[in-house]
Amino acid sequence: MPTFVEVALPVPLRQSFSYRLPEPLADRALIGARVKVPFGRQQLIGLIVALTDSCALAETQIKNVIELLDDLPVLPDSLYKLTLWSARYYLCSQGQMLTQALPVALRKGADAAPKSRQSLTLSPAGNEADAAVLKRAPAQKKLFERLLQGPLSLDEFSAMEFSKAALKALEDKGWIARVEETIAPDLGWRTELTLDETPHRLNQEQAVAVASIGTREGFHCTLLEGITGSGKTEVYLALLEQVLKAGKQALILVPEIGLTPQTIDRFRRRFRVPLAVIHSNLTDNQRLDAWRAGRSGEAAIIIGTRSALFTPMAWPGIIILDEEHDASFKQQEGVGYHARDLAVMRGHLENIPVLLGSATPSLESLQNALAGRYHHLQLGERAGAAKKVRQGIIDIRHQPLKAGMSQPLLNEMRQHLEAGNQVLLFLNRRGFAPALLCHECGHLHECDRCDAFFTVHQSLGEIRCHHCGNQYAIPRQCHQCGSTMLMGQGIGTEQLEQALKQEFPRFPVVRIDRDTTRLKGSLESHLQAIQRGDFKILVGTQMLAKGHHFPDVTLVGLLDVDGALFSADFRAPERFGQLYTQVAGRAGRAAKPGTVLLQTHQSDNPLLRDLLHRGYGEFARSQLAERQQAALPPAWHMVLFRAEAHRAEDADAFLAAVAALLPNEKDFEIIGPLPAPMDRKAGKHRRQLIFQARHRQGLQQVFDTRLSEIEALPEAKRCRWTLDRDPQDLL
DNA sequence: AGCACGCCGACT
DNA sequence: GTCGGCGTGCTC
Repeated sequence: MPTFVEVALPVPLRQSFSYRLPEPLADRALIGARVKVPFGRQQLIGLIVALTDSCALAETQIKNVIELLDDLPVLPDSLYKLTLWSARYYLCSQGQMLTQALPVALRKGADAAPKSRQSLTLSPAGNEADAAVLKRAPAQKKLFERLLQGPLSLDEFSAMEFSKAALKALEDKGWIARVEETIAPDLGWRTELTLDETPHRLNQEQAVAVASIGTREGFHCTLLEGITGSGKTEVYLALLEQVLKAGKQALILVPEIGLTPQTIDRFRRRFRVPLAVIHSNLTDNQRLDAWRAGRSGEAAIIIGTRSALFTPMAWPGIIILDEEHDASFKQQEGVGYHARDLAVMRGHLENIPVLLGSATPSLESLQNALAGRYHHLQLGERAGAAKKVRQGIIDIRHQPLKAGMSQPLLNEMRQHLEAGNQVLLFLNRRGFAPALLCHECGHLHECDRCDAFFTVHQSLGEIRCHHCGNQYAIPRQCHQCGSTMLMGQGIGTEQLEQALKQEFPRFPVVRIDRDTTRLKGSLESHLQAIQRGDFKILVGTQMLAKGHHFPDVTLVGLLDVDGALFSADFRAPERFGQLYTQVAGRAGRAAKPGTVLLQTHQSDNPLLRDLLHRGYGEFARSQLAERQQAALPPAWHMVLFRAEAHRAEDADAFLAAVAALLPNEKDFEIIGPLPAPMDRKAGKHRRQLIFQARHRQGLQQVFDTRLSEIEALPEAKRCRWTLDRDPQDLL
């Protein structure tokens, strides 16, 4: 019988902790069960990861397990394995990954078992009791007589008019027994599937897609590349039908802003099955209910954002990730896991198909598809009557600008507004890695040692190359034409809003960004006001690009294309391509034809030409080739170290010590330590170090052996540091 | 990550 | 004289 357990705890320490098992718990303990243990001066809930009968630690150092919370593992084997794998991959502690995978209520110690119901029955004594005794107590008599007919659930008890006092009186007499019964999940959908609407007829391409995914057993991953309006959702629905008919569950992951009532309705309208929706406004208990519904098999469809990935399924059937390129699938705080990558791993472990869908696939998925690791399906036909948009580039070199807007753009806006339509203006808020650009000639200042753009550090008065660390004072004149009109900082949404109000006093302006939508529900009310036509000019950031339909918008203007496209962040062009494609799909979706205008200093830049003339697909493929050439992800594999300290030297010293521990030969590359693009935040200095490897295996091996040495570095104590594998943002 | 201990500035 | 700021160190 085991006497010790190894426990993974929700702390950022990459190790497990040993505890002694008190005698009565020894035969009940098992791997994957939760335990409550003393930890320092607090009590924590962790997961048993091993059972042992010896322990290397001294007797006095080991504490006892306080409580065993489960008699069965909380996670199915596949998810347990997934968290093990991810902890290793994302270089975090197993405890952190495990707790990441559990709903908050379970982390706090709630019961994982299916919901149970308490019922009241008559005790043996109650059965033999004589009701006549109660003739002067009508309330007790009424309850007693009801119980003679059989058990009464507590819900029914409160719903019907029984008296609580009477219940207490009967319990005091010892006539009543309370029984706990687990509510058997209703699995009716597994045997009898009803469709609530007739499926749409699939076109040729859709039918091919459904057939090729649906007929294959076991794990395989498919990238479904389908332009806006090509009917990806119809493919999802047709696949769901097959999966549900086979009595299996589906997990659908959508981006944060994608989980709208309309999306959910789409699934609800088609199938009359229980649906578990996991969104950010749920309480801890509602999340737990959804989790249980998945685990018991009661929920046929589970739909949610990033964290829903960890919802267990009793009969896993398929995982679908919509808008797979969306950045919200990557967790930014704490353990930076990527739900897309973990979804593929989960599919592998559960031996079920995974489907990644997007109009603008990430380069990661595209690479996997082109390399044959994923199946690659394309939907090209535009369903319905959506018209092609008119695209235009406005060259703003030398042009006078009003809050970033050129005269040609203002003229075009006026036309659309006078015609009674709405105008949408996009501004990129990735403000803090601005390139140095000449307004006169459009020259972009590039590092003389690398291919990368300089990043302007206004606060330091410097330009820096984030590839090699090369730095200069911010030049006063353009290196190409000598002009002094150098631009380093974009304009803000507020400034733009003010200028628009002056320029178009008759047309109400609304601004949609982080600041104006911070309040809960304010985004929705703004969007409704836009739909009603209360506003004619819409100013916004990325938020406006996704998922919302504005049938009266006929002109979309992108003001700061250069800032979006030419940034030190290597993903900037990819993101811009995705944003642009989405925006172009936004303009004139209804009967009205749409126009998209781009303002740029780089009107003949090949990237831009590629995107506009050949579309995202070709653009993405040439981007991928460039990443390969430049040895950047997804061709190479990247880990980002971030360190912050009061004194910049402390952060630099740590990163330098890390760099000294890492290999720097042919298949590896170290960049840094460098100041982070937002180099000072809250008085702390932030530094970063990038480590890259040609092979994923090689990178993993380095960390398997070196991570403990890195943690033990004396310099590590002098700063706060974190690790980000496959970083999305180098900022 | 918490949580406590510990040593320096503006308050009753 | 203290209350409290957060730097540092530890957690089986």
